[in-house]
Amino acid sequence: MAQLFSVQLCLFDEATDAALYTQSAPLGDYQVVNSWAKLGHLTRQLQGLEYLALDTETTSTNALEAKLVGISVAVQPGKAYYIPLGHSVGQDVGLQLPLKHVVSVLQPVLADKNVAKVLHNAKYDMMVLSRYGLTIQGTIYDTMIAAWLLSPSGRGIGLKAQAWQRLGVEMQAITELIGTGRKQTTMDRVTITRVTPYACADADITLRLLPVLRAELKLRQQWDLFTQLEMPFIPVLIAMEKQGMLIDVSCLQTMSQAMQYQLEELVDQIYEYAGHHFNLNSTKQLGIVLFEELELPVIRQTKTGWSTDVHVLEALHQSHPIVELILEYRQIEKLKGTYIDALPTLVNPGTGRVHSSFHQTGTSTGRISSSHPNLQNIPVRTELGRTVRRAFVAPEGHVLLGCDYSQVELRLLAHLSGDPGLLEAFARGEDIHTNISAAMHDVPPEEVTKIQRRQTKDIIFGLMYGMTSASLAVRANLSEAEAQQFVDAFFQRFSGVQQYMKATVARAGALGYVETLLGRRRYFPELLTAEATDEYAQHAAERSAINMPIQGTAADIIKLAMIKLHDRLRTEQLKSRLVLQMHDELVLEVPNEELEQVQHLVVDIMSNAYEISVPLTVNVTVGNNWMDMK
DNA sequence: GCAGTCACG
DNA sequence: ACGTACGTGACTGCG
Repeated sequence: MAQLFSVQLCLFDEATDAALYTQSAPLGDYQVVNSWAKLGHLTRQLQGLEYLALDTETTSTNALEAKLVGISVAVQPGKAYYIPLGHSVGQDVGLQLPLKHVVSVLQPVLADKNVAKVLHNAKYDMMVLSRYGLTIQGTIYDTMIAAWLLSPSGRGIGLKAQAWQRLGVEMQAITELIGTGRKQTTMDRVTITRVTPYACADADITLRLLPVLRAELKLRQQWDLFTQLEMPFIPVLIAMEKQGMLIDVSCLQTMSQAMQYQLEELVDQIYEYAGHHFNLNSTKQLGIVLFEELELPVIRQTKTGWSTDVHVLEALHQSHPIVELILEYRQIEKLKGTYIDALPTLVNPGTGRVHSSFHQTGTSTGRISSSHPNLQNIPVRTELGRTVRRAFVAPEGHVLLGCDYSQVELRLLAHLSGDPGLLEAFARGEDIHTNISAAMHDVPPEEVTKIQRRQTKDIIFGLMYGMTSASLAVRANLSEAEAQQFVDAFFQRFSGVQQYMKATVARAGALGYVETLLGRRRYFPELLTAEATDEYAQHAAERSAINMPIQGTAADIIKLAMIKLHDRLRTEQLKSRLVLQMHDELVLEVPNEELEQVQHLVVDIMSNAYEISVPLTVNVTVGNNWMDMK
């Protein structure tokens, strides 16, 4: 067996080698630009173009660190050029033109507003190019975002997948050039000869994809969403990523030390109760300690064993003193591992800031996501967790300004459903949950009890997620009958909401998709009445379909607000900068002297970003760090 | 690479 | 036969 395996490995290696060095037929007329004469030729090709496609080859997927290795430009379908700039291996590295000269030739074209630029993942290339003195102006068409709008699950929106799916073209994988795993190298260590056809194909295919994607977007009436919302949003995200957030690293180091000490204390006590050492981070080992050795009652099973999550542990709270210690250990371990110790490693030494990536194609609903670090899930709900936010600070002479939409999703439910009771509850002003509860129980708002308000809040929360009464019962700690009664009472009073939800599911079943106010779509092939799927998946999809128009419209609206705000900050030459978006909230870094003006500007823009049938109200907080915002 | 857990809106 | 509220990303253990 071992011998057979090694033989196969050997064959595999040979095959890989062959693939590596066999040049597949180029997809077009692709040329390297490695002489002054060829640069002159390219310059003439660029005159009077309506569109060009661009792509960069670099050494990293991190746009703030990547070194530029080369630029490819497609001038018409099937015709592209590769300008090598930073290759370090091969006989012809000496022929690479000086960056300065290439910049001076390309910059006028890139800045020409009469020439549209087509890129696949424009944010990345634009951020890299700008670090090398190349700034792009004029219309941008991002084919990756176009592909995502057409298929927001995000699967297969990469250039190679799109080429195959929409053009029937099979492209070379990047791993054929740089390898994989431990043996992976960087693009600057691949010869110009091998990179030229690869890089030219990237630009060429990007250019060729645009008309196909455009036709499809126009067919679905999403061209305006693409050009008027998603494309202008790109520069907003670029500015946010470049700005970053200032971090007080010493504050985190102090917290880390204190937590380390607390963790050691907790671990000692936990081992003592258990009677032996074990790996506390292993749910498997923890399960054995809790449910076999200490014989605590099993609350819930997972696919692979006993559940030990926070709900289970809270249910076991009274059963054994070890449980509380484990809960405390978990909380501190999470905070320390995910935030306190991780953040300093992500601080850019040049800026002292963390420059999170914001992903425009990160979700199926139209929201953005954030990573490295994810700034959209910094703790806030617990006292201890909130202290992490103390490390996010405003620089000297500045403050952080937080502006959040109040109940934006519930307001959208009122607008989308048109339910008169819900609309009226918002028109009354004051506390919305109290108003809704009052209407449900047919009493004046001042007679609503705390418990009634709490229960109403639970229902409303679940409602927007397409809850069932069974799940409400678990969450709100009610019997199933009580929960059912509550849901019935709600839908009786707000029947427009129930109608809207039924209509949404019916639409999804008939059309195979649901959409937001601005026409963003999410597809549910499993809900098409022709498709037969299992009941569980069907219901899960129905819940997602109910939620998407609400969550997605909220995303549309805050994107609109951000585009307008970014514009105004520039035209009014203000120094305030957006640093963060957290779905219904914006955070800005604001010079003290601009606070008054910018606060009013942001509230005005957010409140009026898009008109719906209830007011969009905005709450404001200000502080020197992200924890002390008032 | 998946599962479990947990941080956010 | 079982199971649930929607959408994310990060960390750890384990195969």
